[in-house]
Amino acid sequence: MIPLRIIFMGTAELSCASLEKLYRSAHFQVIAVVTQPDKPKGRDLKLQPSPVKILAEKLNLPVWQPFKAREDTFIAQLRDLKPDLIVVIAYGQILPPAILDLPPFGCLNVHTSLLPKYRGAAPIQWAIADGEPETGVTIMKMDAGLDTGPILSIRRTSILPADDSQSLHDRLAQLGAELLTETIPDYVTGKILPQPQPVTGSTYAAKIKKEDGHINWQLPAQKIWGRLRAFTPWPGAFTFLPAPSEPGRTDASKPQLLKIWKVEIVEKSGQPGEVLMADKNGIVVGCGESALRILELQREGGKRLGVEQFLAGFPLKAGTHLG
RNA sequence: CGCGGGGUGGAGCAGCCCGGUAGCUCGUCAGGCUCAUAACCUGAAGGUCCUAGGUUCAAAUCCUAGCCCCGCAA
Repeated sequence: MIPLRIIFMGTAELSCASLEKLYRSAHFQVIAVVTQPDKPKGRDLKLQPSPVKILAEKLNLPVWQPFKAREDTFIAQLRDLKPDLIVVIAYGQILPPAILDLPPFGCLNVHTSLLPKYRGAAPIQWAIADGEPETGVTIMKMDAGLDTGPILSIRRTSILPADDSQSLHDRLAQLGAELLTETIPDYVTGKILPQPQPVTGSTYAAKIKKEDGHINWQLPAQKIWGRLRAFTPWPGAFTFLPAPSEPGRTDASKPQLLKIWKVEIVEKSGQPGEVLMADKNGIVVGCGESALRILELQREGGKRLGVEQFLAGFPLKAGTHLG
């Protein structure tokens, strides 16, 4: 069969596995890659190409970076390429109907949840935060709504206790790439027909805000544990140390940010936010129900440390209240 | 010049504001105690205090420049 002419649209790390897989398959010909313009990033606000752009250049694929995908000139350029299909993964812009209807086979999207659950921007994180036993990837044909298009295929994976957003993200990126390359041929030959999403059971996974990472110690340890894994590595779960009120220190010291990287649930109880124990085995903090033992944490301006090392340089005592 | 924190024996930090003996917790090594130990006690080794200038009788500390690291800006 003639290789399918595909335009790939994506920006994030998540997109890369699929792009590479499509590129390597003889069934497909990636004729162009569309990604977001380089954005200022990092400490010095340097312009940084998206992960997809870096990969595309390595593979010698033509890269386009329109400011707005909905501009007519850009859409005209797409049309000139005569794509059979457009694949969209974590591109970062809403596509107008003019693009969705442009290729004969439409636009396919890889979404990292079991649709119709967790439509939206942060499905991986919220699935973990909510304590879901499993999640997965869905390949769907895009329509005008946000993640509302008819479904082509779904693949599931369990959410393990050891998972955080990073590890699950990596796994889903891989799963998505496999499922995508398996699904496309069946779709274009008509073996798979798009099935409308169930009308019930849809939920929306909103973007994560920085503030979502602020730990609420009133919650049960189980809940905090879930959110913590969901918000690792971004934005990171954090709490605050009370402002040091040492005599002799006159500067208006403010509460210090404390990032929490790794915890385990422990069957203890105490006042929410209170440090119950602090030794080399961990820092145990009371929660709304049960307690959490902090194993890895990071002080403002410091680096990520195991408890033992952390306590060597910063004597956190039992009785301290975190907030 | 986007904002902020930092560079001090092997690890993590204090000391800097107000210049004058290199400090803390841990690790390492030796010895002791103990049936025994990751516990406890005693002792020891280990440092260009990021670099280069400057001020000073004297600089980890004050000044200037540079290098490197980290947190935030989705």
